Amino acid sequence: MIDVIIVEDQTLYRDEIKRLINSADDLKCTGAFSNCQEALDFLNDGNIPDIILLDIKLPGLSGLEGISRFLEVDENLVILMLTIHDDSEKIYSALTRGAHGYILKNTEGKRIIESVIEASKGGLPFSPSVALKVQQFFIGSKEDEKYNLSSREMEILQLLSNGLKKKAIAGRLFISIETVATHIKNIYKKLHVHGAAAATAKAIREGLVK
Amino acid sequence: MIDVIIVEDQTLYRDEIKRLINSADDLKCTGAFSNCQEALDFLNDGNIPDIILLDIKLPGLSGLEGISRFLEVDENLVILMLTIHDDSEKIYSALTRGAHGYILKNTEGKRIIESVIEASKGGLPFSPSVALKVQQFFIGSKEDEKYNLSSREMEILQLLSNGLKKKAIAGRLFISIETVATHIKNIYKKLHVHGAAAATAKAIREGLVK
DNA sequence: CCTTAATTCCCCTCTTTGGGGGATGGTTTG
DNA sequence: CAAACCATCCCCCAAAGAGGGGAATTAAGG
Repeated sequence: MIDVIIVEDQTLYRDEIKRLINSADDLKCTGAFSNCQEALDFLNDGNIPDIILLDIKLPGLSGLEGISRFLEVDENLVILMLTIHDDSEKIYSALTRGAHGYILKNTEGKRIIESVIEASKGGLPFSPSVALKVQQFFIGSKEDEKYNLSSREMEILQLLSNGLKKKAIAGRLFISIETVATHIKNIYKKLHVHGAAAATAKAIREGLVK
Repeated sequence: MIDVIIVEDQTLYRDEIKRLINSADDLKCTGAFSNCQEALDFLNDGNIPDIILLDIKLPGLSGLEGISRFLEVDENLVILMLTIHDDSEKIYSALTRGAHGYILKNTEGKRIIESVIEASKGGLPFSPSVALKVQQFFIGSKEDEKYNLSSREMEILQLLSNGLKKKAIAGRLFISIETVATHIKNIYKKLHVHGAAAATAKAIREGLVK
């Protein structure tokens, strides 16, 4: 049984997809949300599905940004885009952020179910018109993730990753604890994390600090 | 100018050493404590000296345990043991924990000052009777740091190192947040850290988690 | 010159954490 | 069998954290 959650702002279509998912033998819809934040809260409470069906045009966080956030919660999540946008930029952004497939809303129900199963098995399902555009990307890609931290932020991230608390960092750098708090807030925003442990993990694993 | 702090429980001898340190041109005593905990608090408030003069027989945390704790605060600290104990076990323990020298209390003042300076420059000063015993250690050493975490604790440490908070961990493992809190408390004790960030850093850097 | 980015500091509030107890079963092991 | 360890859950409470706001200064760049 594959647990599926849906993030789609249009109520009618969301309910339709929910019914479709639950109508399949191997699929179960364990959550349906109208925006990414609600879905993120759901995940952060420990509810981890097998796959996320994700729209792009959403109130608040866009689906593209959502991909990054969801994968930060659990890097093993499978995210399948389900949207009407078939322009190259969005497809490119979704895939480089880690989506496991990209199907359009005009896809027939049977094929949507197949795609969900395919994606959850490690496949990479695309709608035909999307597949064409995907091929072009296989001629030159690359990225540079740096998060754009300032030098002071890097310095504080280093100390934070040594396990120092705000007070100790402030003492070490001869600045106010308020300033440290501000820097840390900005660091969390840039790294898209919520907490010193998460920032530390990301910083060390990605070599941002020694 | 080399900043020195002293951890020594005997008031008279502590004051004597303090005077001795301050009498030297290049040395300044920026703190003198009767036990390790007070010194640790001092360090954790951001006051990092260049060198720590440390006794072994102390109320509360022993000087040997203190070495580990001090180096956890700052791995670059230089710790020079100043004690009456010259038995091989204590010497061995001090050095394997990371002390940068081991001198006895019967050492004359001039030699103590020289040892402090020597240690702060990267040397490894020993009293003669200690030096003899040190040589024996150069025939076979090694250690296994495992912290002796239970499997459940390892599991929780892994999640903690992914940046999950207690609530999320509890949800993921289907146990109470209170239980998670207890495990985390025990993990911190075993790793000798105080906080999720510090535990995460230690766990990742030492390969306890993936 | 104006705008932006960086650094610094302060206020507020709510949630989370850390550390201290203690308690109950279950398992292992000497 | 007693002792030790483990995993589970509970209470309390002070401290710290996270996230929101605003604001001043300085440096850098278009």
